[in-house]
Amino acid sequence: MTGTPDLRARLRARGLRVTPQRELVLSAVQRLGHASPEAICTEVRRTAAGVNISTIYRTLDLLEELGLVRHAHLGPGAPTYHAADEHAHLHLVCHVCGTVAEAEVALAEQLVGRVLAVHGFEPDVEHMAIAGRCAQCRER
Amino acid sequence: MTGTPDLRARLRARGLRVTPQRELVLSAVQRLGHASPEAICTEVRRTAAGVNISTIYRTLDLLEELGLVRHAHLGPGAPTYHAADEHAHLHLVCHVCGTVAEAEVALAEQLVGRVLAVHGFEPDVEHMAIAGRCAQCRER
DNA sequence: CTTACTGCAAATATTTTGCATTTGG
DNA sequence: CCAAATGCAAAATATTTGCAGTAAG
Repeated sequence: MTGTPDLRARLRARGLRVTPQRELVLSAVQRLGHASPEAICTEVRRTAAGVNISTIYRTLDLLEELGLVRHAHLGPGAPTYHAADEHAHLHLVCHVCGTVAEAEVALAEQLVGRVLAVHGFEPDVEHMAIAGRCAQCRER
Repeated sequence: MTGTPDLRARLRARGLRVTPQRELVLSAVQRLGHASPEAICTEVRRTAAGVNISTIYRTLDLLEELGLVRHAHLGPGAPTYHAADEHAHLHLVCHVCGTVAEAEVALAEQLVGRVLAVHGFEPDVEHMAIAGRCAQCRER
């Protein structure tokens, strides 16, 4: 019920340090919603100038290990990071126009159940991007 | 009913040229089943030495445009190419051990229908990789 | 012959790594 | 103080592009 999980607590629980960079990266991810490492870096630098891109990458990995952020692959290249406390959602990526829409995970209910039953494989729906053609691009 | 669609015919229909490289790349993709551009390059070179990696990339793009090959993103980095005439399948990628399994597209039936109904978005199941944990990794 | 295609090398883009310096606790 | 974290620059990876020479039709 605490809304945002506590960065400080999780770091201390592991004997890791609370640094301004870590707080800045987490808050940038929360503010941006969905973003690439590059975009997160730009956002962080609006507040603190010198932060290095390699610190962004290391920090995102760490935050993901701590369960505070998650990433999804929406296509080639740029992974997208978002706060872990956001409600889970599917990503619909149009491979014509490139737009990304979100959809309820409930839509994948049967898929998840069947894949688990048939293959013993437990799908991670939050991480899964679905490619296809969006409504607008289908009309043409 | 022709089994493999005809490369030559499709190239000529567009006024493009039939080159040994194009034939080699297509046959390598058909032989390998699933492969990254790098792996395809290696396979092609077993037959013809000097073929350049940039030709592989250019040729794969072309073959995809012609509808002879398809690619799927199974994770970060390497896209995987396969012949377009193979039967469609889903990819199950374990993000613990990295193994890739195939699953019937029928498992995604409801997902496809619902996403189309609710969002007007037409999922491309062949292109969609599903991340998760495989049976073996779940047991631990 | 004409120009599409290829090989090559260099440019991009993205992420990772080694190491010296800084800094949280 | 001291190990952990950062900044920086270089390396590693993956893909793209410009251009001059080659070859398909």
